[in-house]
Amino acid sequence: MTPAVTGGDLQHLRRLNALAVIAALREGGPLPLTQVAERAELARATVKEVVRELTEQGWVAEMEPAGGAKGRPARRYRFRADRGRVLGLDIGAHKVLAALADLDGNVVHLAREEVTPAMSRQERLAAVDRAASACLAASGTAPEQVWAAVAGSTGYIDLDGNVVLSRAIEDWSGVPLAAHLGDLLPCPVLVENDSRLAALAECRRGAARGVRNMVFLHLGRRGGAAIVLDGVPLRGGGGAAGEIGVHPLFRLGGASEVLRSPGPGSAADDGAVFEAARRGEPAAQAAVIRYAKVIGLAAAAMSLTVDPDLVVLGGGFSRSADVLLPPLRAELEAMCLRIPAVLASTLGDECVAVGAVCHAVEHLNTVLFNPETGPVTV
Amino acid sequence: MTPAVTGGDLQHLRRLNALAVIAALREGGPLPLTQVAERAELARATVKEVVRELTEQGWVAEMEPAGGAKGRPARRYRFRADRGRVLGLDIGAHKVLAALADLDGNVVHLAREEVTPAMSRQERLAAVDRAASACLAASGTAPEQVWAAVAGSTGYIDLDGNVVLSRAIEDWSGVPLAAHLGDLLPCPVLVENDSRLAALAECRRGAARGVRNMVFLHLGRRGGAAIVLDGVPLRGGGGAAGEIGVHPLFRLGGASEVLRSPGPGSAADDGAVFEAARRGEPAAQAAVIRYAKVIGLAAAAMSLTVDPDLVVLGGGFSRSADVLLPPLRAELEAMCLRIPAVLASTLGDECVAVGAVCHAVEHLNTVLFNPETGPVTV
DNA sequence: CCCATTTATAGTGGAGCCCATCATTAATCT
DNA sequence: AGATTAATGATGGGCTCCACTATAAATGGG
Repeated sequence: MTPAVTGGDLQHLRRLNALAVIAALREGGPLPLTQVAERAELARATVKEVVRELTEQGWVAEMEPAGGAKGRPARRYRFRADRGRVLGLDIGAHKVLAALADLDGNVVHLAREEVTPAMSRQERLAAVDRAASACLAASGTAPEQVWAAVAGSTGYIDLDGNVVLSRAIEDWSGVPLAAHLGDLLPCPVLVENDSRLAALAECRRGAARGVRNMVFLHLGRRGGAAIVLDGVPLRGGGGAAGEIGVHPLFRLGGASEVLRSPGPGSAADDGAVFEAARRGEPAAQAAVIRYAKVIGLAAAAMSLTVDPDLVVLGGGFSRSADVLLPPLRAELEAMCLRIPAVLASTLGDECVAVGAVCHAVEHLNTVLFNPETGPVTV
Repeated sequence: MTPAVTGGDLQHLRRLNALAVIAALREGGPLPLTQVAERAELARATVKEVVRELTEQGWVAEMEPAGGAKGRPARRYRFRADRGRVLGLDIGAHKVLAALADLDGNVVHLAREEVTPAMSRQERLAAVDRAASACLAASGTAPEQVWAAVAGSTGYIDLDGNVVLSRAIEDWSGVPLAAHLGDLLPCPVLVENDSRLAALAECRRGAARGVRNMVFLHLGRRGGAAIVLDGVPLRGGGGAAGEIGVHPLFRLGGASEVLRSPGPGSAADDGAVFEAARRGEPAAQAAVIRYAKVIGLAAAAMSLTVDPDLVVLGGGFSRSADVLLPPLRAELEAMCLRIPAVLASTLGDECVAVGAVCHAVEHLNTVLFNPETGPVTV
């Protein structure tokens, strides 16, 4: 109703101010006391005391003073993002990727394991364990240092972190993924749909940086979609948001078939079709346009539903954005009321793992740096 | 990034506590001091002082003590929702409705004007002015007492409150509605799509009470849709969210045609078709099922996109929910991954006006009762 | 090499706010 | 009428933030 209201103590106020200082340091990088005070809208004396406490607690550290200024050199302070770690996992059909990052989401180590779609769930879970362990071991990180973990995987994943239904991976539906990872790591574990994490990554560090409302399309042999609204990935009431691919009129999953189905010049694999279209072969171009029409219908349905500012193309086919974007733009222009921009992903295949790291960091932000629940300034 | 962080003064803390007290009183109704303190999680002495100030400022008033208790009778305090007014407007094709309410959204007066779809924009705007004026006059309200106004109308309305495109009303596209109303009333004026306001009304006071994520379908001669996520109506980047009706595969607007098009037993008007289906006439039943299939495709597309907990049917056809709901439920069950509940609207044709009132109240809540911008406890 | 200038740091006193506690007041019930 | 119950009113103490002033540590020109 009214926005966030529970009465507060003086200690509560102090906590709020400590969080304001932390936020100022995280956003502004290393800062001298005076500038922290400006950013946090607090008096110097207050900030000084708060910084002293935060230094004691280990959240803030002093840096070497930067020379070159005029007057007395200012002490500079920084947020200690290295105090804890987060783990991001991408559990796919063909690979498992583990990314270890600091509290600001800077990746410090990556580990990769190859898998196959047909693997048993035990084998895949073992690969996950190997990737996670390797990531920790190689960077000399103890499991206790990991404060949050997020895993992304294909399919519909419920709010408790169980894979309800996965078409892309054979023996995967029904896996209690969060529970499995919870046994592996002594920290909160969240599981999310991989497209949603990829979308988040695009919003934070990719093509959609600074965009508040976007739709993400994962295009490849398998299709997927996700939505970000007001900068927050949309889960929906049960975690199934973005699963428009199962709609009988759209079937993102099977859409790529139109690329190779008919016509005399149909190629063996999809990349070749895009390549041929790029060279100007009419049959291939027609196939790409057919494909764009199919995808466009689904993209338009989602765009008309949530009215995004931007549609981002990810997945394997985004490498062929040069031939795919123009016809897709044309479709959206023909169908949308307010036409979103359309761009290709700028992140590589670490996209989902990076999104997982971002999600973990943001989850920690809401838990750790929260006046109610947070441990800051006990 | 980190949630809501700007450092605070002691006065800031006092403001926060004043807002906590107001929130406690608004949620809990008239309350004795002790209970206010409990709800606001503050000490009695603090609450006492805050209440004294708020009473001075006119936000809170003392009530007659309620007899019947055991010990010394407690003074009871209440939030003065009568201190200001909000105006909700429903500007439709066939009627204009004005609803005046207090700060808690309790409607104190309604005024109605009949209009026609073919009217010129000047005539319609004149009817709006008459309805608003009548509402104020009949309740003895000066325009300065109205603190916020929200108008709902059909079509795509941009973020500045201009009607960009309206199909249901002839001479309506391009009307700068917010600007017109801004001249009429000396307060903030917001304009929203009518389906969105109806959806909000259902969430607050109708079939979707307590539901966080829902999709609203306006079914009638014209179709419309809206989405509420986490209790907040979804606008999208440009205010066009929910306009799935213009998608070439769905065309909610023309969907009602399948009710009367073919078959020997097709009736003259839609209500008769539902009536006939209710009686068991096969042709009419077939027509209703055809209609449910058309609507179901659009509802499924939206549901798969945002994964709501509930789909609410509103609009004229919701009166025939008894025959329409079962086939629609069947469609959604066949297509959705996580199947939402489907219910009919429980609000009458004041739905949009009530939604407008709700929206105005909630807008005021974020402006007035806001530690940053609010005038409370200067 | 010294001194003015610039900029940041340290310390003090004041004011505002919240809270715990205790004595007091005003009803009902026996 | 007295016991019981429950809310009120007032006092003093402890935190927290802030404005202000004096001090410290660099740079750069004469």
